[in-house]
Amino acid sequence: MSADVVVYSLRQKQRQERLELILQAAEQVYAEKGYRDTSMDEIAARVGIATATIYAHFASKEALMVAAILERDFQRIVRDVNGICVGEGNATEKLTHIFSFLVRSDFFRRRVQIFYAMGDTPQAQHAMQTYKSAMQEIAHAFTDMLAQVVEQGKADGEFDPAIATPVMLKGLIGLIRAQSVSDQLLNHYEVPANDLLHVYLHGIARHQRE
Amino acid sequence: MSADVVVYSLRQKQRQERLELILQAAEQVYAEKGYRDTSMDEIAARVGIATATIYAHFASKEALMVAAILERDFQRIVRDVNGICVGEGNATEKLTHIFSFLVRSDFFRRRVQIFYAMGDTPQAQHAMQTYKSAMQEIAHAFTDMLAQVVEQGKADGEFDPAIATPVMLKGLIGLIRAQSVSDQLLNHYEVPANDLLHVYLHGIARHQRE
Amino acid sequence: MSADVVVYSLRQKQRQERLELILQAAEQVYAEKGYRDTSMDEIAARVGIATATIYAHFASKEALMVAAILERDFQRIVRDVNGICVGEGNATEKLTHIFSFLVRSDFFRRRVQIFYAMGDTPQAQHAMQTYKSAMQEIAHAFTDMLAQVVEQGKADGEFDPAIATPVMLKGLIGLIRAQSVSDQLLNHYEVPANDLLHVYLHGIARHQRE
Amino acid sequence: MSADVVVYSLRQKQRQERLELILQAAEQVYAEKGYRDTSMDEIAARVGIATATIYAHFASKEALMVAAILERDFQRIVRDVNGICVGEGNATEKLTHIFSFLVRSDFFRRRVQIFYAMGDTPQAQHAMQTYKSAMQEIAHAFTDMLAQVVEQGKADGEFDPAIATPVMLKGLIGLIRAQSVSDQLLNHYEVPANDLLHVYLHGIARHQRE
DNA sequence: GATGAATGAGGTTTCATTCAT
DNA sequence: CATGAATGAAACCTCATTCAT
Repeated sequence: MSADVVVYSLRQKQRQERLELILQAAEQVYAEKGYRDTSMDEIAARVGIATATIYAHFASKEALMVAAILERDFQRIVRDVNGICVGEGNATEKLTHIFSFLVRSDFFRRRVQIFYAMGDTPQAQHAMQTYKSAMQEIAHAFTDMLAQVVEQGKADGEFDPAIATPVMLKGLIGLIRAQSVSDQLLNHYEVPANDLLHVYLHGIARHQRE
Repeated sequence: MSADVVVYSLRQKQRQERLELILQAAEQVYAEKGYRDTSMDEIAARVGIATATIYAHFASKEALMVAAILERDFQRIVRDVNGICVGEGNATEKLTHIFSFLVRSDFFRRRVQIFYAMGDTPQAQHAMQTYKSAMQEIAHAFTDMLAQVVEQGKADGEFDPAIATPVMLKGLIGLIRAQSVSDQLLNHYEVPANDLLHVYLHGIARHQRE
Repeated sequence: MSADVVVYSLRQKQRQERLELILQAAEQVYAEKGYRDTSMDEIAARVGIATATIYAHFASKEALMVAAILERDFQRIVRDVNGICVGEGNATEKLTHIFSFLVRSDFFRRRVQIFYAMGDTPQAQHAMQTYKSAMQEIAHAFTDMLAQVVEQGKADGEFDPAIATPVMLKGLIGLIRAQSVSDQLLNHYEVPANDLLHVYLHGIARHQRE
Repeated sequence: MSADVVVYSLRQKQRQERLELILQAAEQVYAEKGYRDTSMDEIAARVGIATATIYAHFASKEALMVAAILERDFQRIVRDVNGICVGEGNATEKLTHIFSFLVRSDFFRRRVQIFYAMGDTPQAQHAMQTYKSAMQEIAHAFTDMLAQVVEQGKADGEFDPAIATPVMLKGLIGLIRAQSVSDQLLNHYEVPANDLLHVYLHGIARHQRE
């Protein structure tokens, strides 16, 4: 019956809203206190629900954190990076935009942080596995987007076609990360993001004659 | 009196030995179980001492882990990298050696891992601060070693003198890290270390005529 | 719905009962072993619940002890003293009753004991603060009850109106305490409670002509 | 040999000095942190000796605290009160002096505090027992001093001879304590020491004609 | 489906005390 | 005799998770 459908939709909607609240609270607490000091109780308290209720939505703390931090981050970033990719400009310009956007977004720092913060508990492993499966598609989309820019650059004669695309991507991501997550001791000195990017761009540029 | 000296030495020696045992055990357990599941009790049990004894040597779990993982790693790496730096070869060859050595050594992955695993607890922050103070000297030594190679390369005309040395170092370390610590999802595809290095070397190479 | 009410009441009731059990066990263990050797584990064991469960009811050991010893004692005493106050007899007779009742009840000894046993830890201070806020009302009631008796005595010409009521109360309580909590060394000799009381009563009695 | 004697005396002297340092440190730490948070390690650290060394002087923490707080306090107080007793003035004046001196000295508050802070551990009991034996003599001296003043007062017609001396002493001490150690909740209002004393003095005063 | 309540498992840390040197 | 080092015992507390209602 249509009545049933409406009720169902309503419930669905409420469920979605509550879920969203939980995710937001989790993200918030995590941002404030870090992974270890983020407790399910506090998240529940902020939402104003019982802790047990969270378990109706997420199988474990790890699963929640993965959903709240990794997945949401990822979706936002993919959307934004895609915006840059489909925009105007040559490959170099696009990579430049992407580079500075990702550095600013703190995307990679958060990923690294949560990966290691979760440690090696079986549950964390399981949450990761689930996450990876769920995100694989979007990860591919992300990688492909970048790959297309790179290949566009190769086709346009901007980048050296002799360098494999994965190598270029890894280099790009590596430098973004270098700029995002510092090694308190070895990487502490500040370096202009542009300078670092230039090294990269020059490294992948088409060789004049060689 | 010589008797005193002997006694003193004996104690010193025993203390050192026990300390070494603790460090080894800590490293071992950490390697097996990760930070969170490394418990003081287990470390003590492996050494065959009382848990409280560890606290006679280290103020906290954090302090122990920092000493066991970060400091020792650091000292080893500095020693070995220094060996490469003072050895034969031009700058490019040295960087190549260093690159592959550091990737293999897993040095940076362990650093990142422990930094984030320790989280943001006040105690961890304190342990970090202490660590940083203690390691600052050796960190400078490390950075200087690399800087000299880079500058040697500039002087010999291998590298572009227009690129600031810190930029080169950050790029180098960034790529080593990219190769060492993978983002389960975005960096998962394997790339030959050499290819990545070549992008870097080309990026910092002296420009023929430009 | 009435079903809800029943469920709610049931839970409420069970919660109250369990809470009561915890309080009783805490009081018991405390009476047997003193503050320091009263452990949360033992209390839980006596109730037959998990230690963590206690923490669902009380924020800390201090809070539990305050609730178990100070609050309950206080409520009982106020109830009983009130019974005396509203009963028959002139002020002198009432104070006599109250005096001997409070000495017998051990009320003040327990208070002193727990105040000092808890020491000066920040947590203890906090528990105290909380306790004081919660008990302020009942403390006022208690003081007021005594004050009324004293003032009745003044009005009836039994006590010297020139002596301020707080002074009389402090003297009364001081002597009750003197009789309740002995200084192992200086107060060890036994003295009939009545004799002590007489000194007090005479001290506050209306001066014939002076 | 006299040389031996000298050496012995020297050692004795050093031992005494060290002991004194330990006592002072114990008193200090106790004053700052209270009983529970006074650790043997901290006392030793302040003196600049090894913790184990304290055990050459005191059998246990309790024994040390008793010696450092109770005994020393007691000796000082007896000396000073004796000074008042052998001085000039009639019994009332002397008691007035003693009253205000003891209130100011905090003597009784400290006693109560440490008695209860030590709790009921067997070691504490043992320390107490030892303490009591050692202090019995001086305690008698103290009591006797006060008793003499009281009896002087009776003889001089100031105090009522019908009231037994122990009763008077207990009343006196009780009121001093009432003024010294407050019950955070019931005794919190301030009362002039003199007023309280007057109640007492009036209470024990010789009855004109009654 | 949400909740209140309970829990088990552990975890770090503290400290008085002892013993060989 | 003083000491450095070690220790055992315990204590409090946290937290993710489960289950009856």
